[in-house]
Amino acid sequence: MPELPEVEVTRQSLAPVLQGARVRRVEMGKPLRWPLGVPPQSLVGCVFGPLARRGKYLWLPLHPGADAPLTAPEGGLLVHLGMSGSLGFKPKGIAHPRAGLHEHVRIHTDRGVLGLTDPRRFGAVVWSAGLAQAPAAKLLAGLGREPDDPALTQAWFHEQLQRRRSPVKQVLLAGDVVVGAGNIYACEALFDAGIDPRTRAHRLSRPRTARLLQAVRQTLLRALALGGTTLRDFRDVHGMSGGFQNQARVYGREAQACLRCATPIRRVVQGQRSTFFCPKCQKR
DNA sequence: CGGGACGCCTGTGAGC
DNA sequence: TGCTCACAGGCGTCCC
Repeated sequence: MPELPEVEVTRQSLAPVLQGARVRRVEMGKPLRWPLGVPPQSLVGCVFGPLARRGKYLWLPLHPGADAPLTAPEGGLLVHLGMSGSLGFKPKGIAHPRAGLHEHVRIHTDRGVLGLTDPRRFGAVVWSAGLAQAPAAKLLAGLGREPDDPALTQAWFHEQLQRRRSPVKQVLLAGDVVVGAGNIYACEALFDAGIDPRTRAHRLSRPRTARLLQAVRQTLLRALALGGTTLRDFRDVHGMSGGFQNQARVYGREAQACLRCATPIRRVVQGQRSTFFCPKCQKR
């Protein structure tokens, strides 16, 4: 599921209810990708600060509350939703007697319960003393620029693509040039830009890389405005589905007619991931 | 260093 | 109905 728009939808829907909430109890279910890194109960008494996002990672800062013990840590939780994760928040007063199936982290606060549901358990919740400290720093180290980073210029983007011999789709997916586009949005952006996903990145002309950058930004923004994509699992923290899945023009549409030229959409495999594209509208 | 394959897990849908 | 198989939104790690 979660590509950048879904993570940002999660951040935006969670921030108003979580910021200022004080941790009362932490329940851990089955192990996720990595261990939390601190004893869960050591977070009790901490208060959530302003939520941030970097790429597809969420950052939930925690600071010791006014009456917290001297041992209370300063830092936060780095959260990744993996392939199938989503965060939910049940406000105080609503019945929440037991964890749902696949709800592997529950953080009880004075305002309600934050839960991470993740059937495949590729996701993670990791304690870190800060974004610039281990282990967060290491996990974020290789990330590319944010789509809205002013430093992500057409010139810089083109220069980065010039250094890559891989198919452009895989460069987008790798996330070390620009973060945020996963399999769905990479396919959609390449369709919008009229670029064959198999094209080697370094062969793209300057105007075409400019078009691609524009398409990546516009695709991610549009998805965010629609509340993300819900193929199966994804919900915002209040349980609302996204709407972008109805807007996909190539993703998941193998053999169906291209909405622009009616040519059947093709599916190929690149780096063990499905790629969908229109063989007529998208050129090498 | 770039590039590619693997594996982590569970659920679902198609085909037999 | 029940089984097996392919496939699924991500990404760190290991190998060349």
